[in-house]
Amino acid sequence: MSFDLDGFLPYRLSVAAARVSRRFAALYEAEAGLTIPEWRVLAHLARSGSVSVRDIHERVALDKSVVSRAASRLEAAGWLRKSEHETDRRLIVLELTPEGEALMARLGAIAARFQAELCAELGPGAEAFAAALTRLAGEG
Amino acid sequence: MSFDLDGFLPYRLSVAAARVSRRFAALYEAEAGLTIPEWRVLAHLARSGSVSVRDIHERVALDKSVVSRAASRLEAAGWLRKSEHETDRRLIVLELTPEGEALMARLGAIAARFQAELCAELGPGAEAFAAALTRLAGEG
DNA sequence: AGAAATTCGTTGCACAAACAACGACAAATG
DNA sequence: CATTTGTCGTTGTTTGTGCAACGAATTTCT
Repeated sequence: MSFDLDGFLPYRLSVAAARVSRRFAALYEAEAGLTIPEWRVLAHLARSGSVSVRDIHERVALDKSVVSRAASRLEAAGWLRKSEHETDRRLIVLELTPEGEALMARLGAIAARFQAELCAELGPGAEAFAAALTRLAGEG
Repeated sequence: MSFDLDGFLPYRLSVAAARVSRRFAALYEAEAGLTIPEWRVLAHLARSGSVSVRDIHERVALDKSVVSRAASRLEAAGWLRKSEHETDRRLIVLELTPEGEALMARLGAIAARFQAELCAELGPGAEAFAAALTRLAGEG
């Protein structure tokens, strides 16, 4: 019997991730015209307060250049502010503007609703599923 | 409490999928210099025999243009053959050459080994995990 | 303190992907 | 049977991503 792509885990994972991301991306695209990297940067900022590009790059699995460009667009749109670090002038500190915080309040609610839907589709195994994801993503 | 990106399912799913895909892609890149779309096309062909571009496009979650270009590269590399459909001359029939089949035999073994590793990392919940993925990917 | 190595963010470039448009063909409609 | 409508695969174009290189700034090492 030859190889079965449909049963192959990396393939399924890719397809599932793409579908889910697309579905959710449509929501924040409609709400604020955001791209995926922009959404991730905002979301991380909402939680972490002021933070450098490097921080985001590491924590959020995006290339430095992607974070940099996303941050510039978000600044132009008025959702975040760049400023210099007090003691280390290489670093750039990113933080949400009040408009950005308001936006993230709305998007956070949308995200929570979306996740609830997702968990409903997943049924009772949702926590186990999430744990498995962490295991897969954990080892760099 | 503000939004927690790390606990957000679509995000985790994306990151996990990217990590796993990357890891596996390194294997078939080393073995045969394949890209992800090329690998998917070959893998689908290995299972389905002769099949049209459209078929692959639908079943394998790749854009038509991506399938088309991947097929051309694979043909140039000698791993598949294009031919006309008997009765409908719009369709193009793709099928593996003997070299392509030999390649897929090797890659199939590599994939099986990889999946075994993955399941080991996932632990006992692996089947439930796979089922959840199917549920997520299932609804177009 | 001075030199070398390292880190941070940005930018340039090569490459792959998404989307639309097209020509060739087939099916449906009148 | 002619015309319209739809499908299939390819190709062109725009956009986004990944990687390397760079200037500015800091840390390390002697």
